[in-house]
Amino acid sequence: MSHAASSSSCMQIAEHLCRQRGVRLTRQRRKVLAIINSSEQAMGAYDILHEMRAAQPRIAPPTVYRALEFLLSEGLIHKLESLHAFVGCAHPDHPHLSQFLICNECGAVDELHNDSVNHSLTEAARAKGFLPERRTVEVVGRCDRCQSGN
Amino acid sequence: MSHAASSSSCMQIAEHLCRQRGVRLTRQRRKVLAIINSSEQAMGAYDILHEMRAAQPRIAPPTVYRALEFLLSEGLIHKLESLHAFVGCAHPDHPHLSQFLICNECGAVDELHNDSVNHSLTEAARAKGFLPERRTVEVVGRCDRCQSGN
DNA sequence: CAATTGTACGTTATAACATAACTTTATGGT
DNA sequence: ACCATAAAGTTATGTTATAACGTACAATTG
Repeated sequence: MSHAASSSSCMQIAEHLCRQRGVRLTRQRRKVLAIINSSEQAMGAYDILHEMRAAQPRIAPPTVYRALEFLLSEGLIHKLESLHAFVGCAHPDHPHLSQFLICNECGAVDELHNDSVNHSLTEAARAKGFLPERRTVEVVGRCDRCQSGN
Repeated sequence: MSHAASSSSCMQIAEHLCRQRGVRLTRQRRKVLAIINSSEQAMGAYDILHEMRAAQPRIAPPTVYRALEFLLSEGLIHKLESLHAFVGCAHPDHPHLSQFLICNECGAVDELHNDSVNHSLTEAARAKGFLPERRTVEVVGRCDRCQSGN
């Protein structure tokens, strides 16, 4: 895989954070996280389910969705609304507002943390008296590499 | 309904635009658009389907989804990814990049066109060599009125 | 006007995404 | 060991979306 952080170091960080926070990174949660982190691309819940079943054939959707819910709540993964899919978080150690660049050719997902985007969106909401709770900022298009004739 | 533009004027504008563009605003497309524009809140495809069936009981999902696809492609409606729902476009006469403020109490949707948000997001993508094609910028939270004890 | 072509719509079926509700098992605290 | 709670198993179903194929109808051309 070609992430900045390796899949195994992601897992170590996740283990550490969960211990710190007193929450349980159980077998199924760990497995779901490992599957997501092992992929360069975003994964759908049923893709994950399929991989889980390689080891445990009788796993059902609720098991996966419950694990995803946990991982989302701990900030270990993100959900991409425009793909109905999930990606590992690049900076799980602290909460943050993210933007995503999603390549519709190779499927690569780049997580950004752009202060200018965040600030202008915050201001736009504030100007309307709107109190933000959850943000979805996703740009689908063509990534650098896929434009250069790959 | 409490839109800035009335539902009927939305329809007139849509009729005009489609005539101008040489595309057909057929009965089913017109009906779907009217249903969406008649609602203050975003509507799911199956909500729309349900309303269609009041007049035509045997309408099926593909009819609704095809109409939605057409209306999206003509810029007459927008899709809210975080709700799996659709809203009328505030400015159907010209293409534009929108952001949405979505109240999770009253369901109201406010469509913004904030240059600063657009610009910073464009720049963030460009810095990564990313070529944007489609954007999703949605903020879910509490609207002005719902914060003031309504 | 008849033949042709393309667009829209009908229809059936199913894929894909997600959760409700209830039961059983595992874990941690006393 | 016991209990309380959290997690996972299990079954069923709800919700969103599309594939595939057939029919109707409008626009275009000869």
